[in-house]
Amino acid sequence: MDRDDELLAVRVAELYYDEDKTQDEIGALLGISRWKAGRLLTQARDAGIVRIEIVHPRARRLGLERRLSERFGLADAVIVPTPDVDDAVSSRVAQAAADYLTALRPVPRTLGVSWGRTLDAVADRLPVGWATGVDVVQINGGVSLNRRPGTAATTAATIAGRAGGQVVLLPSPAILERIETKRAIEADRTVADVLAKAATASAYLYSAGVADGSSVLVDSGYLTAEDVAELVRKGAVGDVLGRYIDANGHIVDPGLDERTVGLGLDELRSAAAAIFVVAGASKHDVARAIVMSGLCTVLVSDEATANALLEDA
Amino acid sequence: MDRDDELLAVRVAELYYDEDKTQDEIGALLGISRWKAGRLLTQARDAGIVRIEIVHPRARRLGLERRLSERFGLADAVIVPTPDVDDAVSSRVAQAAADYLTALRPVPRTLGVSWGRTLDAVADRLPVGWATGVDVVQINGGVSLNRRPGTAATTAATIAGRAGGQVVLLPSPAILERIETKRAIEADRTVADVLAKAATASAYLYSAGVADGSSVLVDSGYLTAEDVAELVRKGAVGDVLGRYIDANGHIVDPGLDERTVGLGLDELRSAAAAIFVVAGASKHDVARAIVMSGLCTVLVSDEATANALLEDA
DNA sequence: ACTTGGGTTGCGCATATGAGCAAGTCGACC
DNA sequence: GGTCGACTTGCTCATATGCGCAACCCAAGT
Repeated sequence: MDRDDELLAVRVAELYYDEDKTQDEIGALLGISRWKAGRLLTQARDAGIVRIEIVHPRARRLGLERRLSERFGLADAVIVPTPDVDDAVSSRVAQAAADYLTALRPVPRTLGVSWGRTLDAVADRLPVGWATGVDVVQINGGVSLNRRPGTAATTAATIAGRAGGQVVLLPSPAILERIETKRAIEADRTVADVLAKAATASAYLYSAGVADGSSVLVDSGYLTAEDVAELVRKGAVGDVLGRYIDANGHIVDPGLDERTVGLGLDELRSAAAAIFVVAGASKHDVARAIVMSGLCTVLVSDEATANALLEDA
Repeated sequence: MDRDDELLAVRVAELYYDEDKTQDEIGALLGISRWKAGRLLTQARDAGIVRIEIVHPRARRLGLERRLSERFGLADAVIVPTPDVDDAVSSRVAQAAADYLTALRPVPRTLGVSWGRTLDAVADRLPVGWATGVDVVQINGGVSLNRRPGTAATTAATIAGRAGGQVVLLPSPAILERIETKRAIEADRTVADVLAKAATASAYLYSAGVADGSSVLVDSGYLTAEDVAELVRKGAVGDVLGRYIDANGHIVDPGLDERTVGLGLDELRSAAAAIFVVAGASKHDVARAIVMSGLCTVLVSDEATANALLEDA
């Protein structure tokens, strides 16, 4: 498009979008044919002179979603635009996850959930009656030692409660110190039953943690900052259901993993529906590991994360 | 529009504008009728969920232009959006003025121009051959005492030169100390001829100054800062062709005005085409005085100025 | 001068869209 | 329970728009 046409395209765009003229009228007004007006309009859009933006807290980025789904073979992706105010990202992503769950068909019979700040936010945004008769089962341990005890339980209970379903909690620490203790607790009926139910859930909903000192697993005393530093040295980028993975999605420390209670990563990987919710720049690395290694079938995240995922060849 | 419809409207807008689906397809996709999709789209636009913006240095605000024309009975108005980077305003307005001049029909036989930074910028942006055979005549004095002598002359010469026309300069100070001197110089053939030609110009192009110490008239030594302060005390908001006016567009100091060489305000007011170019917040007051008192038939300015003009009832 | 070929222009035609209307829905009030 | 009225819905029909094609323009090469 040469300079004259560009200017003309601007005029056409103004008349069309700001003044609601028809292309016919514009043609008459600018002394060009109706078809030329139409063509200039297309050029204006293509050249980015006309910028159309959807401004809404629940807006999504369907283009990114499609590219992510294709690239990583996801069943679905939900990407929300990163808002101007930085701290609104996680709340928007949580809202999107809640919306996604609500619209999820078929409605899961049993939903397996993890816990954490992200999941909390999602639970909080689920409307009462978001579904009917969905049972919720925790898929990883950590109830008791959690800093605000009961939060993990509340998350699961809220999700179940608002869908009028039962909640099944996993009464176990996230990580045990000795492998024998872990085997013992897994063998206990109250735990074994929950794990069995978790394994048969029709869908999973979980988030992930970053591998650094600020991890909730450190906070809760399951690991020391030193432990995490060591894991990072071995390549850990973050944890999924308490299990630390490297950039390829592999378990970093099999010994540690053996002492972690809850659904295994292989079970997650073979699930029909695993909804992974993640927000924020700090989690880009874990997110990449999870998405690339097929740990989820559905990704719910923000635009910046999506772009980060798509950037690597 | 209730909450559900709003969300739906967002989805429709995304599919329509981001994904280029037809309303038919969207209806099928979202399980609503094609008409509902169309209606939601209209609602989304009305509610401001869809924001359409024309991003271009030469973009204009036709809505504002129309309102200004109506409100102040202008023959024309050209308003450019205020860009993000603050210092680009004057350059955009100057560009718009140049564009306007270029497109002006009928092409003026003779164009009367003032001088100053704004006019300079306009002249600079006129393309070579912007018109053919347009003579340019200066309509107010001030050539000699100007700080960069010759700038005023250059402005006029550039405008004429690029249109392949003659330039006629006004060889006189802007303001004289004694009324007798002013009468004498006006009587001089070289000046009288120019003033006569100025009075018969088919169009005028001018800007305005702010009434404060930074005025170019102070800079050039025609007035002292003290003089201007006194004028402000009497109600002056700025100057047009070196003549200070108050908020109503009336001459503030008739004695001073008598000593000012150039086209009179009444002549300007009765002109068929008086194009007033003004940019920046500092000039809102003068701009208001000029536009409201009918000193111009065409206004070329920025969005912020336009809004300031329209704000007062 | 003639040809060739890329790019532009105007147009016919199928499709997409918006306005206006009649029928249907639902809640409020009698 | 019945009736009214505001609001929504699906529709018809006129209009606006985009696609593909043929004619055309013009510049570069033969």
